[in-house]
Amino acid sequence: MKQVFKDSGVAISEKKKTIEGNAGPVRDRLLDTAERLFSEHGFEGTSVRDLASAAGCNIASVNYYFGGKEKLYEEVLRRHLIPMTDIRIASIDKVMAQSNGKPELEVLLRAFANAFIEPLADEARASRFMKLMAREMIDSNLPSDMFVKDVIIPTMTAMRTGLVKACPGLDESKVPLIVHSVIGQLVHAVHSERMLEQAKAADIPKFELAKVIEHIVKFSAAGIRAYAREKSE
Amino acid sequence: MKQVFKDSGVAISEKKKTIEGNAGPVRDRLLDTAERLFSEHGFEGTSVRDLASAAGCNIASVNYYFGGKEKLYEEVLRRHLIPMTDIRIASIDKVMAQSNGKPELEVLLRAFANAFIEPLADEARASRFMKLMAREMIDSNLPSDMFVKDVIIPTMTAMRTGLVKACPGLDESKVPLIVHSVIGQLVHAVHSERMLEQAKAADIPKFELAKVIEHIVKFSAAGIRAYAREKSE
DNA sequence: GAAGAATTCAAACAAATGTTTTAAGCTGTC
DNA sequence: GACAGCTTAAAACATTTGTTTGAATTCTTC
Repeated sequence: MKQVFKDSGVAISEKKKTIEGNAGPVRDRLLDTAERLFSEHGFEGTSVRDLASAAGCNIASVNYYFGGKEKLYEEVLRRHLIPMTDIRIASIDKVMAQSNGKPELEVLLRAFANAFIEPLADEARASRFMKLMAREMIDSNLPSDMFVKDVIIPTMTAMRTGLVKACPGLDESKVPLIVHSVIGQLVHAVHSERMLEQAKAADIPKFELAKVIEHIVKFSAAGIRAYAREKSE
Repeated sequence: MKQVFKDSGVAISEKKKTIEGNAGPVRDRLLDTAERLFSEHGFEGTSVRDLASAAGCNIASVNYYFGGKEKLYEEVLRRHLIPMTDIRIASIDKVMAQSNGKPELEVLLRAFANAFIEPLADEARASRFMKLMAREMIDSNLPSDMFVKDVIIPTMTAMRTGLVKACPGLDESKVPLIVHSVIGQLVHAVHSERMLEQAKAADIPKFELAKVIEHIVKFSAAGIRAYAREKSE
């Protein structure tokens, strides 16, 4: 028999007052705490007891609400992954619509770069969830290929079709490589910022995110045009 | 009193015949096994018992030879990290020397790209160690900042000085950003190859490493020249 | 306010963790 | 062959792990 676990039910009842500090119902507190601890110490590095005590609830709550540590982890990712991907794709679609399907290359790149990083912009939650994503890229604690299927592929395809329309003179076989280059720069930007901040590396300058994005736009646009020129000659 | 643990001693005694299969002395077998298991399941995901049974030795050996699981992990990384970094830097220096300190941009980039990926070229060991490095970037199990100090910074500085000489008309304040872009592409190339292979993603084409490198060289060279042009105007 | 459901709690579970201990085995030297 | 030193071995160590249990408590509903 399949057991069903409780959702927060906040939309239905809404009777629980949010007690400041440990706000909200236990289920939500657990989700927030899990997002923080999982991203800080990884899945295996976070114990159910850590979670419970940080969320200010009993150990059994994890199993009561989610049916286990693993299911909780899935829930944490599911809560953000899909919305995040949707934002990125929507942002591309918007640019496409505003430019009658033929946007200027820089505009498209800028929109994508912003959409890629923006969901991670609000400092606190940002680096936490990015850490989680980075972990997930390395060894998935997720069932099957949810991460690749629901995040990577949709994002890449949206960017791919966008690029083809922005640069009609582009060899389509090269587009996937180009998308990889852009995404690689973006991922690395977020990564290295995090990595270099924890080790206070005096030798390596710190960048403002806005300047990094403008650089990536300019750098990538030039790289792409190199291909477009070549084709049109 | 500080305890000293045994090294392999293979250079001194060389008396133990390598028993095929589990070849070499226990200490070396443990190092190899640890490299594999740590990269596959992470530090916390690998138990001392896993290590011992995979290496075909007793549980106590880990403590006997290395003084603990943590020390073994350090040793595994130390064994490859520094040599790897040296190869990369040497490769850049070589190009600089061969071109009297003013290499063609594409040549420099190609040398760097190859040196970056080549140590990871021999399939088996490659992805294993790259996985380890990726893990290390996310949460360091290493003491202090060994990774950033011994790997990241030296590599970046070498590339930085190389770039400045290859492109005299380059705004030096932009060089760090450019280096980030190149490294970001390279890291992502290795990453995504691994990630997408485990999830058999039919939608995303697989690339030959050689072609990826040539793409990154071309793409980046164009991006860099965009800056160089701007300055010289 | 009482019945019944939903939630919280402390305690206990078996299994797995890294490390230590103590004894046995091995190797080379005299 | 006996001694010494290094290496391996099995067992036990104390913790910690995720999960389950069953009773206590709180909340909801009538």
